[in-house]
Parts: sequence; structure tokens; C-alpha cells
Amino acid sequence: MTYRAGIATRARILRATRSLLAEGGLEATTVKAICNMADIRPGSFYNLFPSKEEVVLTVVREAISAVDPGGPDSSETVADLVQAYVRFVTSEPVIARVYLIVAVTGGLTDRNIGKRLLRHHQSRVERFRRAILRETGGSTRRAEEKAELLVATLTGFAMHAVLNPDFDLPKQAERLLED
Amino acid sequence: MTYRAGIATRARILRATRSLLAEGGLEATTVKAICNMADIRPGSFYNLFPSKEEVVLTVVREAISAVDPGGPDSSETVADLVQAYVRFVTSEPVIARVYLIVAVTGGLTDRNIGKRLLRHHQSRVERFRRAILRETGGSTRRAEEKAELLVATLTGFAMHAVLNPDFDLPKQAERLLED
DNA sequence: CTGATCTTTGAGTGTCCATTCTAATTTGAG
DNA sequence: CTCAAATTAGAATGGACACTCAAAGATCAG
Repeated sequence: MTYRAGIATRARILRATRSLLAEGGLEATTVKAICNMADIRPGSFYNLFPSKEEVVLTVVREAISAVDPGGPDSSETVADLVQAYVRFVTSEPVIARVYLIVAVTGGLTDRNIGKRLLRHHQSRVERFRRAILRETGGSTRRAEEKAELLVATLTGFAMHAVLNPDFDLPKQAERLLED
Repeated sequence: MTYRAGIATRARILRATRSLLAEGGLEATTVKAICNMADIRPGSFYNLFPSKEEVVLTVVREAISAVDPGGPDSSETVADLVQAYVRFVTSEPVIARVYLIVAVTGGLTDRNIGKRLLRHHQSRVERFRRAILRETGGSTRRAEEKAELLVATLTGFAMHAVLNPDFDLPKQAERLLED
């Protein structure tokens, strides 16, 4: 994969996979569908990726890391974190859908994705916990509980936002911060 | 299906389907797997159910209605509703997993299940809204928003409870009621 | 006991899937 | 321009899937 053509094809495959995952989940993401959307033949696909699983994992990794962009910042507030998440879900709906569909469904049914998701979830809780401690103080234990509540709530919100187009995510998130 | 043998076989098929859905989602729920677990041959399966889809839908319907047992009661409180949900998730983990897995995977990818789920979600919000109005008053609009927030949060909690065995659902739900 | 009806069996069907293979074509460094 | 390496095409393979079918067996009302 050192020629320009290969690099471009690889990008088209990833774009198609992302789109298919967001639209119809793993079930709709067949190699044939990817090839159709990327306008290539299976031979090209397998010249650039060793398996379908590898493309899917690549896109899922991308989606998971997009949930928490940038490293932890020692001055970020809880509101910053919540707003960053809301912005992610509303401005990158395709990747957000991939995250919810594949991460959550895969997390529930596939061990590898499940572990990866749990690790990611714990690091998110940790980041929220630090922000809560900086902002409102209290015991570490109490902050941890608050953080878990916040993260779980946000995930629930995102799911409903994807399921129900009328769900007003920004407003609900704002209300969440008031309490 | 008027003979005893048929009725018993039907029950075994449903039990196997429930278990497989809870364990590995739709992907793991193949007709072959159902037949193995129920110790029957495909012919028997198709004598009692017209298709795999029909069994899955039967189990999903069962799971959806199990989330809100009993009709709306004009004296139920918000705490009652929250506790009923927590009890459902903790005491019927198999069916709860079916609800979450199919809700997320099917709801996002399959139109029929998605619509059914959206309707169910709206009736749940309605039930919460009424309880909130009775209890704390306020405008209908505000109560609706509060209700949506509660339902979304509870769904997020249930997901994390299924994903992370350490997540303390009853305690988090209790804390949710305090605020 | 009998026989109409229900149930079960298990091999078989067609379809779709991920993946492989060989040969042809395109690329770009020297 | 040359040629080794990268890329592509597209038919072919094997396996898993949902589902069918004809024949054998079990059930139970009368």
C-alpha cells in the first residue's frame, strides 16, 4: 500500500464501511455492500484489508476515540465535557451512530468489543470524576458515583437522540447540568 | 398445535430463543442453535413457527411488555415506576438483556422494531409524565421534559448495568430519585 | 381399537456470505 | 523507458444460513 491508488482506495473502503455501519449496523455491512459503495471488486478489498473484521474494527476504534477528543485537560469543567459530547453526537451523527450501534451492540454480544468499550467507559468516568472533584469537591467515592451517573445518563440520551429525531439533546443536556 | 407435545415443544423453542437472544443477540440466534438448545430438528421448528422472525418477534414483544408490567395506575408515584424498572432489570436479567439488545440493534436497524420501540418509549414517557404532574405539579411541558430525562437516564443505566457487572443499579437509581 | 390429525425426523434446497486465486493492468523509482 | 512491485478484476470456493418436504411416528377423540 505505497502507491497513491491504494491509499485512495483504502480511504474509499473506510468511508463506505462507516456509512454502512451507521445506516444499518453490522448486519448491513457486508463485503459486497462495501465493495459496491466504494466501487471496487473483492480482490481490491482483500489486497488492502486482511478481513472484513479488520475494517470494521478500524472504524469502531475511530468512533470510540472520537467520543473523547483530545487528552484529559486539567482545567476542563463538567460542562465542557458534557458539551463536548453533545457536540460530538450532533455534529458527527454518522460516527456517533457507529459508536452507539457497533460499540453497544457489539459490546453486548462480542467479547473483544465489550472489553474495549468497558475500558473506554471507565476512562470516561475517570475524566468526569476529576472534573467533579475540582469543581464541587466532596469525597472521591461520591464523585465517582456522580460521574457514573452522568456518563450513563449521557449514553442514554445519545441513544434516544438517535432513535427519536424529536429528542432535543442539547436542551436535555443543559437541563442535566442545572441539577 | 392442539396436542400436548406441540405445546410443550413450542414452549421449549421460546425458552431457547429467549436464552440465545440474551446471550449473544440476534447474531447468535440461528434456527440451528435454537433447535440444538431445544433438542428438536428443523422440521419441528417450522411445524410450530412460520419463520425465525416470528419466534424472535414473539420473544421481543414479551420483553417489551415486561418492561412495564400492569396497566397505568392512577396512584403510582415516580419512585414506584423507577423501582419497578430496577426490579425488572435485576430480577429478569435475561429478558432485560433481550430488551436492550434488540432495542438497540433492531431499533436502530430494523424499521418495524424501531417503530414498535418508539411507540413503547412514548407510552413510558407518558406514564412518567402523569406521575410527575400528580406529585410535583408544574406545567405539562416541563413534566414531559422531566419524564423524557428520567426514561433516557434509566435506559442508560440499564445498558451500563448489563455492560458492567460492577455498576450498582439500585443505588444509582435511588440517587436519581433524590435529585 | 381405529384412523384422522398432529408431530417429528433428517436429508436436501437455494441463497448469501467471507474469502481466495490467477491473470491482467497500472504505478512510479531509477 | 523499464521492470519490479502494487493494484485490480472477477470468477470460483466452501461454509453457514433459513427454510422445505416426504415419510415415519405419536396422539387422542369417538
